[in-house]
Amino acid sequence: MSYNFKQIEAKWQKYWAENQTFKASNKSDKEKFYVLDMFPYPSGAGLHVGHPLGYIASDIVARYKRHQGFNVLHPQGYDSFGLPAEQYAIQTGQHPAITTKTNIKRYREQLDKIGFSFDWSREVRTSDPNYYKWTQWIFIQLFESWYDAAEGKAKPIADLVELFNSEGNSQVKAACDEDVTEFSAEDWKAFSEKEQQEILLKYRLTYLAETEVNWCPQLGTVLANDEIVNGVSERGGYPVVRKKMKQWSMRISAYAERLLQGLNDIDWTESLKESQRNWIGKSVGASVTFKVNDHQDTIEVFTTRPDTIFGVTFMTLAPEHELVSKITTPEQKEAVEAYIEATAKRSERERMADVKTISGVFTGAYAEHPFTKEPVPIWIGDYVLASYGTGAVMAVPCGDQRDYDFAKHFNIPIKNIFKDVDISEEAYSEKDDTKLTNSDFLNDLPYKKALKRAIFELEKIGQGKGKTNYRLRDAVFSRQRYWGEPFPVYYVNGMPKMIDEKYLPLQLPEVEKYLPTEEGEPPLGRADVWAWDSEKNEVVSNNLIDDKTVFPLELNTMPGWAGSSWYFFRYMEDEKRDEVFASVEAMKYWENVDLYLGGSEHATGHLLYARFWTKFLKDRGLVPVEEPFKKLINQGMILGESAFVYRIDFQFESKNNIPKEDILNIEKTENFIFRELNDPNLFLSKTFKEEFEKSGLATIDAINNFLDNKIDFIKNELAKNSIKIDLNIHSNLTPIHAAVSLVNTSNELDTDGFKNWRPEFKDAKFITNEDDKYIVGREVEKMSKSKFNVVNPDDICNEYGADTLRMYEMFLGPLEQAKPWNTAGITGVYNFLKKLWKLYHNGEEFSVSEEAASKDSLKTLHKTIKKVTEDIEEFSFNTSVSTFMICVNELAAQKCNSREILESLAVLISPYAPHIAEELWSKLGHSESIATADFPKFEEKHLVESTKTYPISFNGKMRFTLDLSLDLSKDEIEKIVMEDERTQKQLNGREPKKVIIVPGKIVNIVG
RNA sequence: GCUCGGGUGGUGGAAUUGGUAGACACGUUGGACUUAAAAUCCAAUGAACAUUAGUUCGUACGGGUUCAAGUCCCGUCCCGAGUACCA
Repeated sequence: MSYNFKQIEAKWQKYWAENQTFKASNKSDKEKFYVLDMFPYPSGAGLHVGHPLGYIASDIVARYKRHQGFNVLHPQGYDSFGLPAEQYAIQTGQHPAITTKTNIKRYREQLDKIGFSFDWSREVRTSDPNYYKWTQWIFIQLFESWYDAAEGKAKPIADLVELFNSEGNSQVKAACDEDVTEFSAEDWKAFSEKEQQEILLKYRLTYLAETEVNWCPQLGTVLANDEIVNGVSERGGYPVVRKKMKQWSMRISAYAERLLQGLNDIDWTESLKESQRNWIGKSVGASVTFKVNDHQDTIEVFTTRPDTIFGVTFMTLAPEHELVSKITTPEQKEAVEAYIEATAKRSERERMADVKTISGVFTGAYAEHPFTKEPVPIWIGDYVLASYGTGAVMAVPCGDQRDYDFAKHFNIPIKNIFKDVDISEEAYSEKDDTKLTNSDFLNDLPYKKALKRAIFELEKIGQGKGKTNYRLRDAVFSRQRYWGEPFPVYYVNGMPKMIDEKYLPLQLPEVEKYLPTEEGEPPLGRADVWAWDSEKNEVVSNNLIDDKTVFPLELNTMPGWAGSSWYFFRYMEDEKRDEVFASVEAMKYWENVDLYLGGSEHATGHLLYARFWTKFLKDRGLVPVEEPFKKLINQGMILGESAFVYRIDFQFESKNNIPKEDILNIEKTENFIFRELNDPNLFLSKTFKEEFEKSGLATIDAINNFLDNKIDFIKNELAKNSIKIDLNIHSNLTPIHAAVSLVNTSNELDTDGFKNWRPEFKDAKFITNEDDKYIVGREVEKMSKSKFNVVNPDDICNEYGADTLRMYEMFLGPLEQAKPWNTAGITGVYNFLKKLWKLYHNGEEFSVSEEAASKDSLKTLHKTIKKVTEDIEEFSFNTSVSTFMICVNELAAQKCNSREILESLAVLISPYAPHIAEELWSKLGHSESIATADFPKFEEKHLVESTKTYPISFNGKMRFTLDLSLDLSKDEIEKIVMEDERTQKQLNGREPKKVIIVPGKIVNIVG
């Protein structure tokens, strides 16, 4: 009986589903293990072979842990709110819920084919009202909380109200908006209800505020900082502009320090922690207040180098700084306004691309140095960013290169405050023991002491204090989209009110179109039934808003990361209870995720927000853990190998001064360029491409002919008008993607297939190689539909089976490394599984022997147990696959078919290739699934050796090997080695200077 | 620029504390079986010279430490990822 993977895989997939083999129990005496994948967004394109990589790795761990006797929670679900379904809805009118459902069905089919051991009974979908009910509920908890900075935790807002009632806000240390003013208990009580609510909003952990947001006009929505890459939107790559809008925000900045410190307690890769540390961007220094001469105003700056305060020779404000217009003198007004206008015009992108150019304008105003009282000119410059710190810097040109460059450029004096340091060429920014000079009370102090002293003196005169600054900004939480969680919020007199949690979920309303309204309101503005009756506690028609009890509902929806910030807690709940987001017992049992797998692209988005929400929920006593993910691994991306054909485009250029109308396709009147662009008739193959690029046109006859013809043609056309012409030729290769399915493993293109596939090229001429083959160009790119390089896991499953797919994906290389998909090597793994199958069969018959295994076979087995166990613990899955291959090769050579060995081997391999393992297990006579069979125990005794094959080296170079007993002493070894004739031959009569012997390792003879 | 990874055959990749570089596979070549092909099996496969033993060179490059370096140290170059006028 041969290895029929199709039948085997279908059989066991059905068995697992029917027997709920992988359903996790919340009541178990076993130790728990929670292994989780980042849940996918179910896109319309379906899964490609890159998606399952992480799922396969986590599935191996999950299955391995079950064999080890753990109670394993290994769930899966869908992050099913999001843009693509909405874009599709805009184009086609199909409700995103339908698109999403269809896509999920397809995902599930694809996932099921790969044989994952997911507990599907716990599936979540973020777009399911029963799920987003709790997303809304958590939002309400955030709204009803404030952050007590003194205690470092979130508390109910009612506690804050109590504090305000008894003592006002002057003693309250809280994370809040910067513009809160002080008030006493009496003031508080005198405020109107609305005034009180406005103040409380500045303290809530989610708040509504007029903030500068990233607006993406093409997407019609705001974006969070982590949704912008290189100044353009992550999705679509559209430009983003800064805009002031009233939006919901999350006060994540309150948690900056805890998010930073928490990194020390979790087992994540250093690079990932580093990304989060950068994103949080803690810097310790001081805030310093400068008085503005002839004004009441002060300028606050943040600096990490208060010790260099005596080196300040000017200040720079961001062009957007609010004081600029106030303090600019009439003489400078024109120049300043022109500069502001010029910088505003430049996009983020341009500003980022152009770091070198130094620009700025003097405002005409001066500030007063806090100690010397000397006037300090105030400039504006775009190297100071409005969004970081206070948007203003004290410039110390001798100690900061940017200040230095700015000062040089505008001839501002540079004062040297570093003793015996030459600053004629560049600033001195080292933080070392260099002593200060020209610095009054800081003279002769090194960096560390000067830092402390400077802060002390600033505090004494009330013009500064030690301060820690974070780059992490509060996260904008509103999106002007349809397909997201509705906010459980309605507005009374413009003030937000929460819907009572009893009436959740607040379900998405129906709209007739998924676009913003004509007035520019979000899509929910189109809903007719989208008002809240605060008496009946239900959604009612907008027409009733004139009623006293009916109010408008929030029109924004929540961002994609809302639902993904807590889903790992929902999986813990086995009964999907309606009255809790997850039960206390369930959360106490499962605690947090032991192993989390996903892409590194979530380093500063999802992973930061999920940690933030978890910490908040912990503060409010709603979850028992401080960190959601104990260990995290990023699987590398599997890239596609795109195939390219190269279209040749030519430009013919003439130096003659010929009237335009005489020539075809003329683009310029001075030097004429004839364009023969987009000629669909000529493609250059890859083998020619390299030559072509190297030596130009002349080397290839085919191209020469082509060119000659073209030139003749043009000359003839012109000759008709009696014009003579000199032609120059420019050529250009345009790469065009070819579908990878049209290319074989030798990179040969099916040219007829290509012509059928892209009818616009149906007349294409291919310049082929000597064998009349067209060789495509290859390039490694991200897998995507638009690049025609997607490889579908279903196809691999059909051709080779899921077990082969699983093992091959692991075999490709280290999990965390990015690697291109190349189907070429898959036969190696497929052959391996066939060999494995053969071990258990004699011809067509299943056949194992009941006799005791040979010593060699036991050694092979236990070697394998040891290595595979270590590999799984270290997530080194690729080397495990090699180990299995070696094992099977050895057992086959030994002609081993002993039950004792083959039973253990089936269990060993079952995490990797579960279908074949189950089949062999049942053939071995077991009626239960292999899933919880005990993992074989490694026994050292089988590996104990009496001899060692010693490498005998001369001057470090191995020349031959020698089998020697391990019992021998150093002297005995030396004697045997020196007597060996090969040693004598190597020495060629010389006396060895030294003989190094490391028993059990090596012999090295130094001659 | 900064931070973190990385650089090993034709290819993907192995190599515990420094101790036989290239495991395992793919590919290639030759052979067996076959009318033939596919499948399967066997052998060879880092490079060069010699092809009988063998010799020399080889882990980006240049130095160093060591009996011994892919591995440790110093310097240089290149590639990838993240981040960026962060005061």
